[in-house]
Amino acid sequence: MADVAREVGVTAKTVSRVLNDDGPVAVETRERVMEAVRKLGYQPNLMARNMRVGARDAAIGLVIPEMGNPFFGTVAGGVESVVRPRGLTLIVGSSSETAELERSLVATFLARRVSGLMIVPSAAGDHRYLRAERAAGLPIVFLDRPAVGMAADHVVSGNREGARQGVAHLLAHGHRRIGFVGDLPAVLYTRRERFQGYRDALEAAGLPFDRALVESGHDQEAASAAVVRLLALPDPPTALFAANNFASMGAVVALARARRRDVALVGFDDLPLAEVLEPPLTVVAQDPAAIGTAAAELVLSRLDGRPSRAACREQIPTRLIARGSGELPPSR
Amino acid sequence: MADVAREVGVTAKTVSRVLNDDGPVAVETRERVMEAVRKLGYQPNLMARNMRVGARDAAIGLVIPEMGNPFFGTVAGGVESVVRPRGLTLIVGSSSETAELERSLVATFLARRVSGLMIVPSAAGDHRYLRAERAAGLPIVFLDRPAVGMAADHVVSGNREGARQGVAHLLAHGHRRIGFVGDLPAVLYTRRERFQGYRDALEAAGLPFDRALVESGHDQEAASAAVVRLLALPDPPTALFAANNFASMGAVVALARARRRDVALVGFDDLPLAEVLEPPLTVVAQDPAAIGTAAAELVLSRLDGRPSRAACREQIPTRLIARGSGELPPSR
DNA sequence: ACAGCCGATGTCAACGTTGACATGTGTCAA
DNA sequence: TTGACACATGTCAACGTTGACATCGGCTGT
Repeated sequence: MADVAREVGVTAKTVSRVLNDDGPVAVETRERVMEAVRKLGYQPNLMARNMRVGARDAAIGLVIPEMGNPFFGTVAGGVESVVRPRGLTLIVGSSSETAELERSLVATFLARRVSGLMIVPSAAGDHRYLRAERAAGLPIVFLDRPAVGMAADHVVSGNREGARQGVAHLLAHGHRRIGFVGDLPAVLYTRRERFQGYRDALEAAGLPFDRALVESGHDQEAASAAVVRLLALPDPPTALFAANNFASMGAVVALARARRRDVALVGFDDLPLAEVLEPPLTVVAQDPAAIGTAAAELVLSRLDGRPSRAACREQIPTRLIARGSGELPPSR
Repeated sequence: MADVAREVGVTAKTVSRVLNDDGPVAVETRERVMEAVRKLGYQPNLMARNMRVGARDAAIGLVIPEMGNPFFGTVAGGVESVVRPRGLTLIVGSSSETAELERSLVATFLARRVSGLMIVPSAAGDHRYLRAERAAGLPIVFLDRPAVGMAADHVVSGNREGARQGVAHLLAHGHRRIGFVGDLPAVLYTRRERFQGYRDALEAAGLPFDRALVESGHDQEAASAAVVRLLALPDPPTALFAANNFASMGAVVALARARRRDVALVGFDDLPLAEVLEPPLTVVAQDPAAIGTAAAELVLSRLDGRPSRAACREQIPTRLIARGSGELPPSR
């Protein structure tokens, strides 16, 4: 900047004024500055600017479990689409679903003095350590799952209601024994909610809950094995509800391997090839981009000074997409 | 920092020394400083540090076309896994495959004084504007596609050889008329390379090239339509080579809709549910994570002062995964 | 006993930018 | 003619850190 100023024969401050459209500058001076900027290829140093101006970085920190997962990738895309037009940069890190990495990422972001924090919390974490930051006015929003140990803004899917609808869909097609295949029970929020939705649907239909019909597995293989166990029961289910996309894929694989075209299936979360499967997969689709945009807008509204101390929760509705696999009649 | 110093009764500089393990500090002082840091919840300001120390931000800027696309998401994950252990933060933006957004993202990153730039270039771009930065020593690496108008480091898949292998696989199973379904021809690098591989394979087998067997479409629907056109030819292909994952999905859908179980298919790029399809999809798999890690290591090596002016190119090999769809015999 | 050195800390300035305030020049109304 | 005011620009300090160099007391070796 000093170089540009020298070139034109003015002070750095004048250059600054030109570049920020701040204060009155003579038209001629402005033009000469602009030309010098071009000539010297000068680019203002955002770091220095951020430091001087706000002590806050014009950036939003986002923690997701995994970048390769299209669900979270799409969430991130939603966030970016809202945040960029506001001149904010997106800083991303993946936690591999571990509380430790998540915390270290958050520490890095805080050290950078980001303007907002968006976190897809990992299951095992405890977020009390963020209370001070939140109290200090830093916008913090949790995505896909709520924070643990702290009341904070969060945006989640309508997991319970979505699952209820999916299971109700199977019930409507005559099924009475419906298996549930989910992630490991432990503490995972989404699994808990969806399981509740499953029970809601059964209860609304006046059906008993049978613990034997509930199986779990953390990845596709484990989910496959879980499905095999369910089908081997003395009184096996005629339909399955898969509570996440790994479970869906596992179920699809297991059914295909066993050549069981007679078992109905509804999966939670849409899959790219769902419509090409045999039979096409009926799903309860989430809207990951909407989760991202809603959360980002929440951050921006906090940034714009919505003061409300109260934590707010936003639910993004799911959508049932009937394609065939959920419409099979019970086989017995 | 000043607060911490006051609390302990030392100078800011001493606090700085403790925090950076820099210079000798009495054990007792160190402990008192640490305690004050904890007590006051002090966190060093990375922006200020970066500015003072290097005038470079300890961050890497990454431009990808789309975050929701698992291919690029996985690439980003690979980058992060290499870059984070080195204490570098990842800043990401998506270009939606437009040169304009790409350029504006790059401008933002440059303004932040990132330590390195990684770009998946969009098709229409021209990267000459980056020559000055590169000459000034900023590590710049292009991913998945080379830069346009500038010699620069890049890491790409073995597109041509991979496509050749995929098509050779079909030839080995007796096919003589093999359709090619790719993205729009225009300028897209990967499409061009894969098309060359297709022709390489034909030529090696002594087969004539038939322009009528080449069709294009930019998304899944268009690719489906392209396949329909191919199958409606007077002398239709008995096998198809789909040059990217949209084309693969489109082909799968088209074949399923037409109930054509007799057409062999090899796709470029693996798909999550490939093995569940009927028949399971044979693919030429890329290794997106490896592209990301290789590119990141290239950036780091440049950062560590590998001076070489020469641009270097790295190819990540592909892998043929035979699953069934590519092993169907010709139907006539 | 004294030079020399090491360990512990302090002082000052600088990184690149902008906010607060000051200065100087010309214009216009009274 | 003069005071007021708008405009164009300059000066200085500060944001939070750390590099370069200075200071000071005590320990070592001869």
